[in-house]
Amino acid sequence: MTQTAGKSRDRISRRQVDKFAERRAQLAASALQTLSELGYARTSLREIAQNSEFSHGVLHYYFRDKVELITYCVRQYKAECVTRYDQIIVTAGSAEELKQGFAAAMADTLREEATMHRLWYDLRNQSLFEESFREDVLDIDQSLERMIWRVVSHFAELVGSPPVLSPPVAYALFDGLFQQALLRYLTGRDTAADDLRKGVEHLLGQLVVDA
Amino acid sequence: MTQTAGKSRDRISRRQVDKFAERRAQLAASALQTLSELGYARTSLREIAQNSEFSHGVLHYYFRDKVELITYCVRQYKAECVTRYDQIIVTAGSAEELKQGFAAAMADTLREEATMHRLWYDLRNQSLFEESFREDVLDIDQSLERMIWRVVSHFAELVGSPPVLSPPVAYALFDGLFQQALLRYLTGRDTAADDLRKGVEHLLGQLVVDA
DNA sequence: AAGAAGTCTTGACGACTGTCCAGAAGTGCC
DNA sequence: GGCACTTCTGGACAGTCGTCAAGACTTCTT
Repeated sequence: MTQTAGKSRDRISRRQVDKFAERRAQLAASALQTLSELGYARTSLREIAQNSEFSHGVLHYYFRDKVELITYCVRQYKAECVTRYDQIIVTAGSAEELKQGFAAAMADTLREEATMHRLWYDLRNQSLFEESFREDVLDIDQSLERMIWRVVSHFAELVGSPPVLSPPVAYALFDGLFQQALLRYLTGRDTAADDLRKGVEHLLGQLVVDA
Repeated sequence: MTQTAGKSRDRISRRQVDKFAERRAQLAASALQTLSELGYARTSLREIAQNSEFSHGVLHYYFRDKVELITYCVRQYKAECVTRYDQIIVTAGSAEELKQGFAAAMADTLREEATMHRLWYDLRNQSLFEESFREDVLDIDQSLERMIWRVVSHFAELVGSPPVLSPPVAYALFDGLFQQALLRYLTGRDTAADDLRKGVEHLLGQLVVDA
């Protein structure tokens, strides 16, 4: 009796928690959509609510304040972002295949997720001014660094020579390449994605000795 | 008579124009100061005025609106920014000297102008959302790209081998390196500047064949 | 059926924003 | 000194912002 009651309560409670979490995720998705369109500086809670199917008051039912909402958004962004390239690493059989696959994946990301990535750079920069998101941003940045390093080190393995630089430097180089490509892509240069692909291929080849 | 009157008017007019321009520059300096401290998103005209010795109303006497003020700031930032490394290029006698001088200069810039550069990245990112500053931002970016290329190509000359990549890619790599170092520097890692120096030295060495 | 709990809307609040303007203060000329 | 012009101040404006709370609506429990 107590068990079933307990189970019942737990099930309900969990269901409610799940629904609560689901709605949080749903609202965060609307927020990410709005942020990626307007940028951090011009995004208001009312604008976010208008991009969802709810009114602006509901945001404070699911999030304590704006900082918690955006922090939640940043974390949600990370979840889908970091694992993107891991598929390529495991499926690549040769160094050449990995190189071309990775370069093509970055170019595709540029083409399909440009606005999300300009948001990422926007938020990363915000963290240099406000301390609120800093921890989460640094966490994502490290994840990206590790992801890049998995590519580089696996490529080095396939080639049979060690990488010639450290994980932070490798990440910085690819990130610089991507960011510059993003700038060009969003300002209308239609060769940006393909230039990025070539640049990434070239760079990866240079990162191991005798490649 | 007409001449002297004309001259007089011109002199006065020019003096007034100069004073007008001087005050614009002065206010822009206050604005840059404020922007570099708070970031674009949180900087208001009243805050800028409070960081100057004037009241907030005067900003609209010297600038049509906020966009014109910030555009002017961006251009003023550029003026002192772009020529920074050219001195090193001309004075460097050997490849090794250029490499070390350039790397040390970048590390010094990181240490001494960190907040200004986080503003630069902030504004560059803003230009991906708003079209207002885009033209000026792209102009600065190209200037920086040319500056980097002067270093790289001169280094290649001193070494005696051609560079192995294009100006945009070279700029993207050094920019990525600097931005990552900035992130680390502003989040308290005290090895950031020296790591940047080493990274730049290493990268520059790799950019020419047989270096 | 009725109440309890969860969910959502609506309107209000104080604070802050960019912009504008009337007038004070300063400056140089006759 | 008085006058024209530039420069600057401080307040007012309409709008937007984040936040909050009162109440309506929905969903579940008993």
